[in-house]
Amino acid sequence: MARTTRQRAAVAAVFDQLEGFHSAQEVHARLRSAGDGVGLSTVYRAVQALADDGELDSIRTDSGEALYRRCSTQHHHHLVCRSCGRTVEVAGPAVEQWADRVAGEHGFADVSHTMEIVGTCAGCRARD
Amino acid sequence: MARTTRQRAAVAAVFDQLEGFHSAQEVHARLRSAGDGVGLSTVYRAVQALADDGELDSIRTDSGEALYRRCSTQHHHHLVCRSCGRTVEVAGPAVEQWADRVAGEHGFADVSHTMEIVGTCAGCRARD
DNA sequence: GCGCACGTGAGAATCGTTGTCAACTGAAGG
DNA sequence: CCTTCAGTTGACAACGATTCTCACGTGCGC
Repeated sequence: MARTTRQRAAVAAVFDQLEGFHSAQEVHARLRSAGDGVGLSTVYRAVQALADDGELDSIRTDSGEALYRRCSTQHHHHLVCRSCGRTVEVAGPAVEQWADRVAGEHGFADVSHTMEIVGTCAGCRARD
Repeated sequence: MARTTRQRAAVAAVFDQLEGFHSAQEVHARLRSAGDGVGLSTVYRAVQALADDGELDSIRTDSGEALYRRCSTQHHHHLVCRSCGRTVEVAGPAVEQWADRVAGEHGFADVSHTMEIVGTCAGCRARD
């Protein structure tokens, strides 16, 4: 299992070239316009396989779309505008420590966490 | 606008009775089995209207489903065991403040946030 | 090379959600 | 009370992201 095929290599390559989060649809379109014909189903499978192997990190946008990124980059959280969807990546060492400590106090180990901050950005407030 | 109808009251009532996060589909099913006939579209609209008014908070599950909860009750987070599902509610003033501060620094207002901490609880670790 | 289990891809199916539109109904004003 | 009408409803269609299906293709160990 985990055979190395042209298609999987192509999907993995996209995430090597691109920073940040990208949807399966976007990867598919990108490969298609680059001349590499890779089926949509295959892109989804490849992306999920990579995520299972811990090579990609995934989040969900407000509209329910799944986004993936190469997950080597250090941990951070997302600050999302509820109106325009603009997203800012924020790092929070304090939060990481707090989560670990609180979990430890309750006897939990191998702790990970997710956090999302939602608000209205300056631009959208001005616009109303 | 914002007329008070039987349907909207029914949807709001569900969140008064129930703790935690619930999906629109779940609310719809619950109302239906309770004898209150409310259309699915209406549930979606009511839930979104309530979220817009700041009465409900929303997050997305891993599978892309939208969940809502009454956001008046005092804020807390969940510490979940990835093995047995045991859940502990934890309060974290430090995190609230951090989230507000970081959001403010980026020009965001009306900030809310969700956080979930996942780990393996003492019992499950001992069991393996 | 051979075989075959795993991988592929086009299209159908699914699922949550949103749009459509004719019928309905609060509530403001006679 | 009764009218009026804009906001609301709900059955159903449409939608977009994702997953499933299945006949065909292809790494890779022999």
